[in-house]
Amino acid sequence: MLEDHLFRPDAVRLLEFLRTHLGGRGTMIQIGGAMEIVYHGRAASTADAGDYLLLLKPDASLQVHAARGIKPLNWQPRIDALDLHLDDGRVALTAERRSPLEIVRATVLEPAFVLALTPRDEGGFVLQGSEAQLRNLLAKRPELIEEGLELLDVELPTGVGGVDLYARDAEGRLVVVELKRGRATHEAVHQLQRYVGRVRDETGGTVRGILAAPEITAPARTRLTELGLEFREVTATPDEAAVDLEQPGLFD
Amino acid sequence: MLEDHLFRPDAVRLLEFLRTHLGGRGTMIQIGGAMEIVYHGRAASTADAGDYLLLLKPDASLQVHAARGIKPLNWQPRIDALDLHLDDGRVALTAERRSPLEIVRATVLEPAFVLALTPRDEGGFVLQGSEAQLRNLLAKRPELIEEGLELLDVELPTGVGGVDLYARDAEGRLVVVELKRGRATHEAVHQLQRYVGRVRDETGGTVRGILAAPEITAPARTRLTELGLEFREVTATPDEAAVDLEQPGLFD
DNA sequence: GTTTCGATATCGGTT
DNA sequence: AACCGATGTCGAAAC
Repeated sequence: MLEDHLFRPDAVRLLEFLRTHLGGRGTMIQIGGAMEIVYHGRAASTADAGDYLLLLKPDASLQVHAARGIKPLNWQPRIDALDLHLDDGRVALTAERRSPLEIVRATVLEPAFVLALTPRDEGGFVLQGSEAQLRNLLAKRPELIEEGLELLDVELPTGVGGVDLYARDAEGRLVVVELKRGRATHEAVHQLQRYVGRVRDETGGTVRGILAAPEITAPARTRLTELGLEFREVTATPDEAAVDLEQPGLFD
Repeated sequence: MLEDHLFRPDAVRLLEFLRTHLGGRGTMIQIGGAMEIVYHGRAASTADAGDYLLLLKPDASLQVHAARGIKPLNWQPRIDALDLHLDDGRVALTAERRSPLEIVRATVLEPAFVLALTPRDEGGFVLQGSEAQLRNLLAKRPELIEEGLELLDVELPTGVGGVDLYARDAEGRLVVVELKRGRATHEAVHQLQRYVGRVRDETGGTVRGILAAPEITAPARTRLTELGLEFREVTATPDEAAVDLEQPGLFD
C-alpha cells in the first residue's frame, strides 16, 4: 500500500515527488505539514498557516483535515484540474473544479511528510439499517404498521415528493405513510402533511397520514396531533433489517 | 508535526506504538494498511478486508477512509472509550461511543504504516458566504431585497421555526423573507409558506412572502407562484459578503 | 444535466 | 440533554 514517501522534503523534492506519483492511476497522495489553504467557489475561506493533512484520493477528491472534526476544513468532491508549481520557494497545489467553478489552493509552507499510497481495491461494504431497507421490510409486512393494511404503492410520486408507502386500511381509507429511520422532527410532520394534502386533493376521499419512525420529538408530536395525523413506532434496528435481508425478497 | 512512525510493523510493535502515543494530548494517530471494519450503532456495517486509512484525531473523533469519496467509510464524531488488544495475532482497535451507543472496530490485518502526529494549533479559519452572513448583510441593507423595506426583526421565532427576516414594505404590509445561500428548492417554498401562514394567523393582516436566493429550481418557482409568494434574486457571492465584513457591523 | 431525498449525516447555536 | 436549522453539505437514484 505504501509506495513511496519523503520526510521533511524541501520544496523541489516535494514537487518532484508529487509530479512523479500523481500520474499513477489508483495512487493516493497524502501531505502532512504546515500549510495555508484558500478556497473560493460557492463560498470562500482562508485557513492561516497551521498543520494540516491533505489527502488526494484516486477518484480525484481532495480533502484537508485539521486536528478537529469529522468534516475536512476544506475539500473538493471532484477535481477537474490540478496545478503544481513553485511559488516563492514553496509548493503551491491548486485544485480546480468546474461546475461549479471552485478552487482549493494549498501552499505548503513546511512539509513534514508526503506519502504515495496505492490502496488495493476495497473489499465489499454492506450497510444495514437504512431507510430504504426499513421501507422494503414494511412494504413486505405492512401489518407491522397496522393490522389490515394493504399496500398500494412504494415511493409514489405526488408532485411534491414521493410517498414512502401508500396503502389502504381495513376500512378502505387511503393511508399515506412517511418513514424516518431516526427520530422524526417537525420537518417530517410537514412533509407528511404535504403528501396527505396532495393525495386528498387528487382523490377527494378521506386520507390518513401516518408518521412511522422509531421516535418522534415532543414538538413534532404536538404538531402531528394538531394536524390530525398519526404516529406509529417502528423499530428500525439494523438487526431486524438484517433478518429481513436473509430472506430472498421481492424488493431487495 | 511528525512525532514518530513505523513501517510495516508486526502486531506487537504496532500495539506498543499505539499504547505509547495514544495517551499524548494533542496527538493524532494514523494507521494505513489492510483492515476489516465493523460498525454497529444507529446502523450497522461491515467492510471486508481492504486497504484503508484510519485517522484518530486529538478531539477523539475517528474516521476510516477508503480510496473514494470525501466521506469516510466509517466514522465516529466522538469516542468515549478506546480499547486496544491483540486478537488472533492482530491488533483490534475498538472505539466506543455512548449516547448513542455505538462501536467501530478496526482489525488491522496488515499495517503498512502508522504515524503519530502532533499538529500545532491550527491558525484562524474564516468562511465567507454563509447564509448567516447574507442575513446580516440584508438586515443592514433591506433595500437590496426591495426598496422601502423596513426591517422589523431577524430570526423571529414563530412556533414553526424562525423567520429569517421580518419586515414591513413601503405600503405597510408585513413581509416574511426566507433566505437561501444556494439554489432554493421546493422545501424552501414550503418553509416560507408555513411562516407566512403562521404570521397571517397571528396578525390577521396581509402578509407577503419573499423567497430570497441567488437561484430557484423550476419546480420550486412554479409552486411559489401558485402559492402567491414571490422570488427575489439576491447574489450571495463571497465577495459581497466580504465587502460587508470590512465595515464594522452590528450583527457580526 | 437537473431535481429530489436520505444520511450512522455533522456541526453549531439555543433552550 | 434535547431541539432546530444550515451545510461550500455529499452522494445516489430517478427523471
